[in-house]
Amino acid sequence: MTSAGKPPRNAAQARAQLLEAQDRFIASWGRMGSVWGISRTMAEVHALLYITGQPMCTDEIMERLGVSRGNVSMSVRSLLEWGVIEKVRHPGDRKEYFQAEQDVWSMLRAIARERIKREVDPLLDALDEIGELAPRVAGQSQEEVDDLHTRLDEIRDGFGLITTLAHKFAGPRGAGLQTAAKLLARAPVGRKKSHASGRAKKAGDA
Amino acid sequence: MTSAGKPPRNAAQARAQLLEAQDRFIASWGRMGSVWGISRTMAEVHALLYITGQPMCTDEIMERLGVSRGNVSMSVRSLLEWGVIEKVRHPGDRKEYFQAEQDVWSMLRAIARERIKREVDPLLDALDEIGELAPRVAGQSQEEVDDLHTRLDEIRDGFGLITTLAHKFAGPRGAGLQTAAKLLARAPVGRKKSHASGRAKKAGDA
DNA sequence: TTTGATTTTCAGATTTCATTGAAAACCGCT
DNA sequence: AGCGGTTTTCAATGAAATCTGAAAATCAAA
Repeated sequence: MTSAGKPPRNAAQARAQLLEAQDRFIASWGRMGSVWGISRTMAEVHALLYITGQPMCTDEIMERLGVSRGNVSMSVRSLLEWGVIEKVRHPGDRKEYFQAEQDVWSMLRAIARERIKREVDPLLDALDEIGELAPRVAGQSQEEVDDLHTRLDEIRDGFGLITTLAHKFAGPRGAGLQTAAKLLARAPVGRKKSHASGRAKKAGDA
Repeated sequence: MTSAGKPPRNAAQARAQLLEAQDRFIASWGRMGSVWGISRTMAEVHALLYITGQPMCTDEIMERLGVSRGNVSMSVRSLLEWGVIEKVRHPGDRKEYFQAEQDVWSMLRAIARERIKREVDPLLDALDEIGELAPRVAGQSQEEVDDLHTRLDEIRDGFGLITTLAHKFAGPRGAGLQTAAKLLARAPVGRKKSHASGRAKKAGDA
């Protein structure tokens, strides 16, 4: 709230405002990253590349974010693996430049995809293993073992369904989150109640 | 794969298998918790209460998980706030017992709800603020400022749509994730690939 | 109200995770 | 091949989150 809202008097001021707005976006996205179990720097690098839209090299990123070379290198590698940024080469320049995926939905799909891979898939694998650990024994009265299996199955079904859907809509060749969102927004749901005001304005009102 | 698959010879063995299976579930759920930015213990307490289905008191939880009293107290409080466990009182017993929500979908809804609250809502608030920080100036040629706003708006629209849907389907009175999942599963998507029945290994081939 | 079992709190200890920085590896160019 | 400039790696460091344990607060029962 320092110099907010005021129209810029000159080019220098306008530039300062732009940079501050960018920095704030970077900070917010970085904070999100922490909550997500993504390193803050990795999220910040992504935010920087996304919000400026420009290809940047390692040194520019280091300078702008004030982090070490090694940290940038590792963050950039992860982002490449996630598929949310790509390398760009300038002819006659040995540096590597990086540019963010500019389509938001494609970016969100990539993020969702990666999170499912890291969070859900390992759990499902574990559930399969665990199920085999305490076998149901026919005819024997083992209420507790039956309960265990019931609960394991329910969890697995739940997450299994979620994963299937995720792959269907968020996979690399999936129909797209946007499609899914539109389908759902149109879907018939009993109540219609607008969600608790919370924020001023929002574009999401389907 | 230590002693897996073998049918138990006697009651004691069966019990040991049951406990080991439970422990493994608890460990898996706990690991998930870390990835989610939830404390491992909190996730473990929840897993324990869910998988056993039984109301347990602080001392039982401490003993089973091998964690401190304070830690259990704090974890239990968070779980109560999340609405995934509830207090149970036994008449003539001063201890408090805790029991997990047994309906998986209701549980998943609660988790989704809480995560959106912690992860998405703050970002949307920040985006609104940032937008006001570098005002568009009519008539002036400020390509970069325009770009900034375009990108901010796109992100906000994306997350806004997701949030709206989340509230609609995962909210306390929402239609339910299960409903959403069913709608989507049925939805017409160009390619169609039956989701592997038993989920043999991985579903990673969207 | 008193009692004692039970829960909560929180400063400090511990553990976990992110980051640095410098050495090593790499790579395009001549 | 040899020479920088550039990137990658990783042990050491630093920062942050988590956990403990014991003191303080709470509360049902007598």
